[in-house]
Amino acid sequence: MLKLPYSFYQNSNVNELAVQLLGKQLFTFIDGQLTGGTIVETEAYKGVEDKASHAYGGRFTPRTQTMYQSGGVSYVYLCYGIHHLFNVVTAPQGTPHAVLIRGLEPLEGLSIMLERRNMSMLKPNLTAGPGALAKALGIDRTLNAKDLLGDEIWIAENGIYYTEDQLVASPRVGVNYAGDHALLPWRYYVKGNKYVSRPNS
DNA sequence: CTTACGATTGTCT
DNA sequence: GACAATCGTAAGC
Repeated sequence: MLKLPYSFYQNSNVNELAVQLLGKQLFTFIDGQLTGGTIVETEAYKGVEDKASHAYGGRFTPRTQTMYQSGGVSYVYLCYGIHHLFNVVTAPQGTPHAVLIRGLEPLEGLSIMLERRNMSMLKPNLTAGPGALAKALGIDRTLNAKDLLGDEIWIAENGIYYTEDQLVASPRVGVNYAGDHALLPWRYYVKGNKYVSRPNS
């Protein structure tokens, strides 16, 4: 297992990087428990020029300052007062680009993840959706701004590469407030994978 | 200090 | 398909 190097995260083309993260493996080691899986769904958030980004227009606050760090750290925040969402900070320091991880195919620590989600048997919604996968991996705000080459949370390469015809680009989810930017096809996922989140239906 | 709201999910009908 | 849960964050006074 090989952790992705810092150079991987320095790419300032956040859309390209969101695609490259598909097929990589995200792991956490929390409370002595190893859990993780393969990333199958991402969304790109393009810093100051993206109306859907927390850093739109250069907004710099105690929360968003993490996004301005040099690529290769985590950005975790609370949504709706309930759900923790996990992002990968990318691009060189000062450029607040980030990639939201929205779907994960479980690999390690299945029983731990089931327990954290209060589920008794494996169903796709164990880790389909950003809030769901964060809970399954035990991610909360104490993991904000962590080094992604550390020993609490990291992303590894495992030789999985998807070809373009296996991938789909579509509009992002839950960002209607972003006006015209809500239509940008910056959500990427693996075609046909069961662990890609479905719009509420 | 006060207030409005969200990069969502689970439960109920 | 509809809606409640629930609180940190950011902006306004």
